[in-house]
Amino acid sequence: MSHTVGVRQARKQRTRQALLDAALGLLEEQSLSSLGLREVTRTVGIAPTAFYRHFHDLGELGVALVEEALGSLHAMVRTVLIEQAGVEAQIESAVAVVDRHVREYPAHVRFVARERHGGVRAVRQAIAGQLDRFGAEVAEALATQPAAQGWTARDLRMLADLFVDRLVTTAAAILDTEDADDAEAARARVVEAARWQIRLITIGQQHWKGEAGEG
Amino acid sequence: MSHTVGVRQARKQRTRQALLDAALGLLEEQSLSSLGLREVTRTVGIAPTAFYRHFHDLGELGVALVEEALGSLHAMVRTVLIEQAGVEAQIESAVAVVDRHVREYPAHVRFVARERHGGVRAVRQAIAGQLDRFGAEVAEALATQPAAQGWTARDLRMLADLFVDRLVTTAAAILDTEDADDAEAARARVVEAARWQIRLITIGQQHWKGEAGEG
DNA sequence: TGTACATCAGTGAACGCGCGTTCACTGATGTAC
DNA sequence: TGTACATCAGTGAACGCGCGTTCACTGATGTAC
Repeated sequence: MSHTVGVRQARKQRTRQALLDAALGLLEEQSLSSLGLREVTRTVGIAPTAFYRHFHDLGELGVALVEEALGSLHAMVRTVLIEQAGVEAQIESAVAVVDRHVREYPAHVRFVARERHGGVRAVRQAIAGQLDRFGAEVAEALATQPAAQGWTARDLRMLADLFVDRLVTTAAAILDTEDADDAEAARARVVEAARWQIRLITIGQQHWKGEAGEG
Repeated sequence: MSHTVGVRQARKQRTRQALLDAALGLLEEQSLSSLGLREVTRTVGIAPTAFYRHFHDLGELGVALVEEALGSLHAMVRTVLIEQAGVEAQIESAVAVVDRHVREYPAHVRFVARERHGGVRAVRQAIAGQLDRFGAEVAEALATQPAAQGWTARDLRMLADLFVDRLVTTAAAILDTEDADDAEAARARVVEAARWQIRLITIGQQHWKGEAGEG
């Protein structure tokens, strides 16, 4: 019997999501460790005490936001590295995916950039964990490609981390263009630089074996 | 007449520095936007109101900390790119300088990593400004090298930013190894990965013209 | 279908606390003569 | 060198305010029979 999940449970989910949304909005202008519980519940329109029905504290809410912000990364690896053929197409696709993602979810991206090294340990660890798994997935995907034949897992991982860091840095840099004079032009410049840089890394990859390879 | 700068002025300087030191210490465990003025003055051992003799607010103190943390970058460019001959030596030297810097000034590095995308606009802008000037200096230094002959200023800048971002990311990653199981081993792995990655970028640089050059 | 009881998301009053900022002050240092 | 006045870094009391957390509660939803 489908049971409609229960009216009560559905309402609880909606309130929980409202708390996450309100917090994410408030975090555009401040960092998690200065966010107030009452600030969040006031924005949602519920009593401060109702917060405790959903989270222990704001750190726990932050960890939930990390999942929401970075959970979609895994699908992206597949889109870029598996569905695209050819290095040029992959670079184009990877940068385009990041560009689009920042446009669609700017608050999530800002949250991750801000809290990656922020003041709440549990949130830092959740982000580090997600990015670590992401790096491992990229390395795994790289391993299936012709250009990586004969590479050690360790070298592939360092290469993957180099790509991942570049994409994360690019996402943060795109956000920073928001208050530039000509925001769209500044954004285009950042995106173009990212493409150039990733292409250069790829050229390094192609010539690695001849110059410094070691197995 | 030397005048000893005046007893009064010297004392004021000492209190100001004590405020900066206390804030930097407290910022190891939290971010600037949640730091309290009274917390800082309590640590120094002065009345809360004395704070206003030195800074308007904590944002202004933060900007002063940025200067303290990143002001030494400019000397580093010279050490690495000008005093060292040969690409291999430069990579070794650059990574070693970052490694040593993180060991000597961990709190400053953490502060910059945390507040680079943190909740205080003035501090974010101060950091962005310093890193921008740093990127420009690295590009300028690169321009004097044989390997960069014929490169456009724009390409050199993108290359320089790639190096700078890698070093900044490495510094932050080194800090994150502090609570690893075997901290020193984890740190060595991060440093080695950074060397490998910079080497790969350098190889990309050397082969750039043949593959994708455009002037 | 109807009834009686259990669950539990959200309420609202109350608490003690530390915050940033104001203000008039003190007393050592600095300066003019 | 000595005196009289100015400067100004640091003081301490006072303020109003919003915070996180506690607690007993309400009333709609869920469940057992």
